Amino acid sequence: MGEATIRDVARRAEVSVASVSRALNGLDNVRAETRERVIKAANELGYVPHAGARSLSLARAHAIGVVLPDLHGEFFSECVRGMDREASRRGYLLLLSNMHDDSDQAAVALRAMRGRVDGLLVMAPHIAPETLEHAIPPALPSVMLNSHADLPGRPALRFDNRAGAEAMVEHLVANGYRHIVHIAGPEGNLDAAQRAEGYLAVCARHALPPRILAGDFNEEAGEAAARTILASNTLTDAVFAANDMMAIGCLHTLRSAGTGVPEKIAVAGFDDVPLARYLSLSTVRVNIAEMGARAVGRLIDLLEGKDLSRDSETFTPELVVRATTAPRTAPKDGAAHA
Amino acid sequence: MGEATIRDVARRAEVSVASVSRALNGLDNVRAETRERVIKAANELGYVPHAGARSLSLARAHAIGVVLPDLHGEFFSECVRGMDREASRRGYLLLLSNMHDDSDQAAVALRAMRGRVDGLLVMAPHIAPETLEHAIPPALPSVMLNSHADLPGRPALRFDNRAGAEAMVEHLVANGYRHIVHIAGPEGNLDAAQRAEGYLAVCARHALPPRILAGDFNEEAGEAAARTILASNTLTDAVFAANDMMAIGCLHTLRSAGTGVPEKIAVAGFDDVPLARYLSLSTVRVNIAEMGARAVGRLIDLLEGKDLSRDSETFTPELVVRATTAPRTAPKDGAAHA
DNA sequence: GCGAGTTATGTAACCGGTTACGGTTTGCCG
DNA sequence: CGGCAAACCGTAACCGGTTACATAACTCGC
Repeated sequence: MGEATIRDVARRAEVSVASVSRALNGLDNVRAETRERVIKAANELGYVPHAGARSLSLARAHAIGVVLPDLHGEFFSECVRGMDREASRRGYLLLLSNMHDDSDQAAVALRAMRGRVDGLLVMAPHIAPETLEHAIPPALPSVMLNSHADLPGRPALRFDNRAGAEAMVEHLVANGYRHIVHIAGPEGNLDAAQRAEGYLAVCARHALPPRILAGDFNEEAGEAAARTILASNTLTDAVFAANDMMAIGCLHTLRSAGTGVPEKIAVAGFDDVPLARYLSLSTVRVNIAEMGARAVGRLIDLLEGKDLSRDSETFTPELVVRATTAPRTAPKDGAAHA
Repeated sequence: MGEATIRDVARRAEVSVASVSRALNGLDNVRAETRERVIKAANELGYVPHAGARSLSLARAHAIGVVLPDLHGEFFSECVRGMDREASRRGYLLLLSNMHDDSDQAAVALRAMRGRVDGLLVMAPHIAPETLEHAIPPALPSVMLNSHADLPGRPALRFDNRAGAEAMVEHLVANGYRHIVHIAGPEGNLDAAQRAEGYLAVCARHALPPRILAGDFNEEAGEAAARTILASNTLTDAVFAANDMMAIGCLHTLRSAGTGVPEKIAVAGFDDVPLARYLSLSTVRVNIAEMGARAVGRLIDLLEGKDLSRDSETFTPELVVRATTAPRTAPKDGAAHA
C-alpha cells in the first residue's frame, strides 16, 4: 500500500540509507557506481522522497504560507498568480488559507501553518495590528501585505492608496469637476480608509465640499449610491468610488437613469479590473501580481538570509485616465445634477 | 530561537510527553487536573504543535494538493475560491502549485507534494492521460478536473463542454443564423476540442457549412478572427467563440469596424466571465467554483473512506442568452457579411 | 488489609528522512 | 609490502510528534 521509503531503496540497492540519501541529494562523497545503483533502485521502486519527513529533519519545508482575506475576482487571482510565479521559480510551494474576515479563524489558520511552512505572507487589512501580532507564531518570518501598521521585524509591502486617490481626485479637479462625491469602502478596511483620506485631502486643498456615501466594495453599493445621488438635491458632477466594482454599479445606474457619463456626471474607480477597460472607466491601477511576487521574493530572501534589511516597501499606483472622466464641457460651474 | 516543542511543555507541566499529547488532543484518559496543568503550560510557552511532525506520525497531513494549469483571471480565482471554501470547512489546507503547460515541470510539482498532502486535485486539460498517470504518485488518492480520459481509480469531474456548445449553436440556429463561424481554442486543449465538437455536431445536424478559425483563448485571437472574417468573402452571420475572451475581442473589432452586433453578425462566447454581462454577450455559464468545491468534497470523502464509489461526475453548463445573439431580423437568408 | 479491576501515567518505538561520527576500503608512497 | 591519508560507507541519533505497552496508583468489595 504505502509508497516506497528510503529504506526500501537502500535494501534494493544493497547499501545503507545514508548512502541513498547522499546519492539522491547529489552529495559528492559517493562513488559513481554506488550512485548509479541507488538511482536505478529508486527508479525501479518509483521512489519519491517524503517531503514531510525531509522537512522535519532539515527544519526546512520549502513552502510558504499565504493567508488572504476574502478577495474578489481578479484581485485574488492576480495576487496568487504573482506569488506562485515567484515561488515556483525559486522552488517553493504555496500553502493557501483564506481567512474569512474573522480573527479567531485567522488565528487557527495561522497556527495550522506551524511546521509546514518556513514563512508567512499575510494580508489582513481588516484585522487590528495587536490581534495580528498575537496570532502569528513569533518565530515564523513573515511579510505583511497591505496591513495596518508595521509589525516589528516583519517587512510590510503596501501600495499607496492615499496617493492613488489623491491623483485621481486631482485629475477630476483639473478636468473641471467641483462637486465630487466619494463612495467609500467597508468600515474598518484599511485600503478603503486610505482612499477616503486621499479624497478628503484633495477636497480640503481646493476648498471643495466633501461628501461621502457609505459602500462595501460591491457593485450593489455603487448602484445604491447612484440612486442616492439622483434622488438628492445636492449638486454632484463627479463620483469617485473606492473601487471599480462600485464605480461600475454606479455608472450603470446613472446611465440607465438617463444621466450621461461623463457629460452630466463623471465616474472614476480604483483597482483597474479588466472590466474597467471595456467600460472606459477611469481608474487607478495597482499591480497586485507584481506586489505578490515581490512579497514572495522578499520573504524567501529573508528565509535564506539574503535580505537583512527589514524595510517596508510602498508601491505607487498609476492613474489610468479613460473616457468616464473626460474634461468637463458644460459651463465652469453650471448645474450638474440638482 | 526555535519554538517550544511538546517536550518543553511536558517538562514545564511536570508530566510525560504522552500526557501532553493526550491532554491537548482531547483524549479522555487524562485526569482533569493534569489536563489543566498541561494546557496552562502550553499557553505559557505559546506552544503550537508542529504540523509536519504530527502528520509524519499520523500519516495524515490534512492538506490537499492542487495542481492547476495557467488559468486566466476569474477562472482561476473562482476555482480556488470554491476549493478553499470546502477545504477550510472540513479542516483541510490547500497546497497550491501551478503547472506551466510543461509536463516535466508538472511531474516535479506532483512529486513535491508527496508527504505533504493526503490527496491531489489535478486539472490538466492539456496533458496526455498516460503522461499524467505516470506522473501522479500512484498511492495518492486524487480527483481529476476536466482532464482527458478517466484514469483508473481516480474520479473525474468535468463539465459537459460539448453539450454547452451544442446548446449555444442550437440557440443561434433557432434565432435564424445560418453561417456560423467557430473560433477554436488552443490545439490540444480538451475543453476547446469538445466545444468544437459540439459546434460541428450542430452544423452537421442542420446541414450547415462549418468553418473554424484558429484561436488560443486570448482576446487577440478573437480580434484576429474578426479581421479574418471581415476580410474574407465568405458569408458569415454569427460567430461562436470557444471562450468569452475571444468573443469579446471579436465583438470589439467587429463593432470598431462598423459591423453591427448582432444586426450584421451575432457573437457568442463560453464561460460567462463577469465581463460578459456588461457587454451583453451571450455565453455558456460554467459554475467553476461549485465544481472546485465539489471536487474537494469528493476527495475528502475518498480520503476519509466515506465515498467508495469512484464515479465521475459531469456538470452541465447553462445557456445564458443576452443581446449579442438577438433573433436575426434581416431576411432569412439575406446577405450578412460578404 | 488484600487482591482484582480500573484508570492515569510513563517509557520507548516509530513515522521517513538527514547527518555526525567512526570504521572500512582504497590508493599511493616509500 | 607496510603504513597513512583520503575516499567511501554504515550505524545510530535526531527532528517533533503519536501511541502500544508496561507500570503505577487508586477504588472497591470482602
